[in-house]
Amino acid sequence: MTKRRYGQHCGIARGMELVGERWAILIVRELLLTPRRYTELLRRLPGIPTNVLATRLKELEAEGVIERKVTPRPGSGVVYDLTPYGRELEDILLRLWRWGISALPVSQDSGRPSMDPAVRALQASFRPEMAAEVNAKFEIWFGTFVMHATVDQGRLEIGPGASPAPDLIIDCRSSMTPLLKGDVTADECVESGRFWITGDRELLGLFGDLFRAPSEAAQ
Amino acid sequence: MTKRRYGQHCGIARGMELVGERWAILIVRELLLTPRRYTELLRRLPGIPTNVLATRLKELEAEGVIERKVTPRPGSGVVYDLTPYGRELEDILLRLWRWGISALPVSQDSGRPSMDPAVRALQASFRPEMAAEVNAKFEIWFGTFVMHATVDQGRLEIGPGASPAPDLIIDCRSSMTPLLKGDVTADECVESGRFWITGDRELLGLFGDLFRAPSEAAQ
DNA sequence: CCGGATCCTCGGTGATACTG
DNA sequence: CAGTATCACCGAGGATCCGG
Repeated sequence: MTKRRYGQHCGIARGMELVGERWAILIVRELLLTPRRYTELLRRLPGIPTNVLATRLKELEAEGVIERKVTPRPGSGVVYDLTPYGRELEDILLRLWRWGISALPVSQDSGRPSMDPAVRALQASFRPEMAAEVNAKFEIWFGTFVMHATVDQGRLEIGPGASPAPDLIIDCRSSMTPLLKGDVTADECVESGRFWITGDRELLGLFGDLFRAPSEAAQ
Repeated sequence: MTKRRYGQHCGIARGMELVGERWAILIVRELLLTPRRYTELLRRLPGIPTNVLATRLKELEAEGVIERKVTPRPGSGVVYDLTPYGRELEDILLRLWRWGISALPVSQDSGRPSMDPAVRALQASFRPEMAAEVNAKFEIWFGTFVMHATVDQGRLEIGPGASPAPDLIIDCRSSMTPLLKGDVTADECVESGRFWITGDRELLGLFGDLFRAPSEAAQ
């Protein structure tokens, strides 16, 4: 099994040897939030052939990026998780997310977003430099999904599930992507019916400032 | 020419569609420092087939990552350069460099480093958080190559060529990689003969602090 | 059901030769 | 110098099968 190499003594080339093969980064992406089982990965990566998934998992494990764990729990399952080294990719992936979203076609917003892309989207769009001294609790609804985003002294805590005492609830009747891309303002989202909000409306502008992928890319 | 897609409405997947194909990121890497001609890229990317280079260049151009420019200068050349959008990848590539270098085998240091990897290496290893209030001019020699790194009020200016009035000159008799990886200290590099230095030796420790890829990766 | 392995086809990659 | 043309090969894609 001679892996494809670039033969350059360079960190970038080496990095791409580790996670540059097709589907590899998306597998890492899937493991960013939580460990996953083989069939979960298959389901969450529509289009990946089973043999490619199996091959990538073995390669990533051999390279020390992910770990295969056999859970002793009832039902004896196998889960894949990131190693500490693999988890260091998180920051890179968030930046890649920001970069790539600029080149995303304006979707027809039809595909209702599942939870994880939404969590990642907000996480990647968070701008810490806008959050100094900020304290606010947001709750975001996507149809039947609920997630929370709490900013506490400039730190972001984000994940699925409701917020205990949200200052502002944003009910996304449509995708949040245009807001994150900077194509529209948060106020416009409310005015156009894209968002329905409950709570402290004053925080709406803050939300738009806190979560925004860089727009200089649009040029 | 149907490009390979992932079919996910996700910035990471989209980003990998743009620059995830084989050799694409290394082409971007080559353009990070300066525009390059076709044959320069061929020479600087040993092993890339000419048709693959041609294909990637066309794809990257179509995607808005790079630009093909016909220079009106004598000799009528074609050069490829990053677009502003493509240049936004710089930060991501530097982080990937940091991440990938941890998985680099301890090379036999034989291949004399060309200039650009060295510039990139230092650039990627720079830790701004260590540079507050720092003013220092370094000059680094690699055999016949010379580069400079000037830290001015925490800002780094780095590139090929000598420094006008260096505070410290580091003559690398061997690779700088072990230092950047944190395997050795700057002092040890001098003691072992890996570096020869001229100038203010007091700045040596500072240099080691300023330029160091994160070591928690090693574990 | 889970966690893959196997088989087959197709197209991208790698290597080389060639051209305006 | 800046690519095209040609071709062998192997990895991706897609489906199916299999042991626990």
